[in-house]
Amino acid sequence: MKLKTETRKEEIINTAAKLFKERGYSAVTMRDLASAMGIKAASLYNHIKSKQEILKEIIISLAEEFTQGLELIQQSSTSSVEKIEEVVKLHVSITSQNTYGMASLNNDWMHLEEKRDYYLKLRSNYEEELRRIIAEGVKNGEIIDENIEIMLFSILSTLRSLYLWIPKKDYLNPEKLSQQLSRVLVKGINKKID
Amino acid sequence: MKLKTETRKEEIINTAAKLFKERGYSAVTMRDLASAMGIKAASLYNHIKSKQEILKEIIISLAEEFTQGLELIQQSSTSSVEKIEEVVKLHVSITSQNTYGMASLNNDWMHLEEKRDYYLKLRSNYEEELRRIIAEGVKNGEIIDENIEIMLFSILSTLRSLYLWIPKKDYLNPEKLSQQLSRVLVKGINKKID
DNA sequence: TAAAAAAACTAACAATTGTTAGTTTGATTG
DNA sequence: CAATCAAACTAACAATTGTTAGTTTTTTTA
Repeated sequence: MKLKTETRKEEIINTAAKLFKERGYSAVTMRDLASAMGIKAASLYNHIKSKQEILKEIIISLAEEFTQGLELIQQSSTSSVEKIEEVVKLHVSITSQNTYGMASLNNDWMHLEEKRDYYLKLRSNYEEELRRIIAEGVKNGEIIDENIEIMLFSILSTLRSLYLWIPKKDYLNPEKLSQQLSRVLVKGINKKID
Repeated sequence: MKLKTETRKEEIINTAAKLFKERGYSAVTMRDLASAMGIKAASLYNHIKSKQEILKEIIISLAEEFTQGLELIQQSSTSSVEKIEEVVKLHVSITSQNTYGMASLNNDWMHLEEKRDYYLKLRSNYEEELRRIIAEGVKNGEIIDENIEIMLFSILSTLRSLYLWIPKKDYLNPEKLSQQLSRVLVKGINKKID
């Protein structure tokens, strides 16, 4: 029976994500959202149970996608640098498919109610895993013996901001973008003179 | 006569910036702000003329500080890599002094009304100047011949996220943080084997 | 200490918010 | 064609929003 490309609920969520990216969760009213879909606000409630539920759907599904993706990387990849390159790919891939949702993930998570703590848990676990990968790379000599927190911060900040840049540079496909970004993050930008 | 450490208006703006960082501009009500200052909402209007004015003060002053700072760097510094290191210092310095305001600069600028276009102008000028610095470094062989947009994006994303990390790592003073961050951004993280 | 200025207050407003109840329309199914 | 069900609608609600007017309290000045 169910063989649609997109349910009405998913349409609402996707439209909401777009508006949330532009204005943020709090500044988008149910009337704004309804109007963007060409219907009245009350009609939304035939498909979703609250504004909060929309935010939860957007954020939690993405957060779980990242968690899952990182688990796979942990299992399969060999060297630390390779793992980091896979993490870059993961971010580019997920972000390319849902730039709007990524804005909410980054900026609207504090408006989560019941699921806020769960989100924060996933997030800190993710950071911790990535920290471990970097630390291991330092220990086995693949990665320079620089402040780990700063390396983690630099990489993660860049990856978390991808949602802002990918829409502007869509002439680069995800493959190429991942490769180039990995090079810049890993090797830096300066020409070695030695 | 006027020799106070902080006027009442500045207190309001600083308290607002703190709340805006936690919840975002739209989710902070004038009653929240008043309550955080131990007064009633109406009393705020003896010092400021609107909620919008508070946001404007926070964002525009910071944006102009960055613009001014970059102009100075353009005039004095010599090599491209040195200029980039100065830009890192600039971000670390401004962000260290006002992490709350930096959150609004990054996340609440879209709620500016009259000053929105002015802000966007400053911002795109800033990006363009930084792009020019990188491009020059590539031309004169200081910087690798990699995609300029990606290098710009990577550096700027990291610098713009500083407001999220500095409060958590205040055991690092701005000097040391700038140095270490410059190294990571410029040289990357991997150990060169050649 | 009296006057002036600054900064708080109470009370209220018009507009907007998320959401519910009950009803009508349109498409799908038996 | 009749019945069912999904999805839209109108109307309304109680709460909350930024802001104003007018008044009282507190602090500074002369």
